[in-house]
Amino acid sequence: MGKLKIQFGKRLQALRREAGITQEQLADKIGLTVESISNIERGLFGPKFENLEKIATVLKVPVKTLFEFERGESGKSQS
Amino acid sequence: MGKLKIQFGKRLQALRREAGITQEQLADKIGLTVESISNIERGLFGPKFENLEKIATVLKVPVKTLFEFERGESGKSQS
DNA sequence: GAAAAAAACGAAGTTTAACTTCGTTATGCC
DNA sequence: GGCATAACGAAGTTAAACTTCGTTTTTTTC
Repeated sequence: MGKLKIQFGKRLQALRREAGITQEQLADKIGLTVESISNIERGLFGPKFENLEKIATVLKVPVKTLFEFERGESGKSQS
Repeated sequence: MGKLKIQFGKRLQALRREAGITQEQLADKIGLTVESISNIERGLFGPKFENLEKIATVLKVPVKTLFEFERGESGKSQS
């Protein structure tokens, strides 16, 4: 099984929206195409290591924040 | 600059040793060669996304644990 | 302190996942 | 409606991950 890409994609999208930027703006800042960002957010593939670092830098979060999600993706609906 | 691979490598080595297994044992369990593990631990390259997931599984830690290190990697040189 | 095991280290070649390009369709907002 | 944003597909390219083979160094252990 490979759920990590999916979870990572969702987390990236959430953090990107919190940062208030579009896929295109993120893509430009890290030197990727919009389609690649879209593919990553949709869980089609994960970023390579170098880009993982760039993403964190642009979003101004530590890399580990990009991997902060629950095992099983439950426990999400607390208000 | 690209310090992430170095930091990740050190963290991986620490966690592997905590788990009490050799590079070879880790390599076998995730389906890589010993040299690849060595290269990753030395920061020559990072694992691809799929293997990142496998590493975490074998070490029995959440992925984010592999990225838990201080920004700047200081505060390390106490004897 | 020798032998064995574990890991560092190099270089050159292979594989394949990440990434691109081009194009179409679907949503959401003004 | 019209514009921006993003989902979505497929086919091709690129480059980073990974391998292979071989040598050296460090660490462990007896």
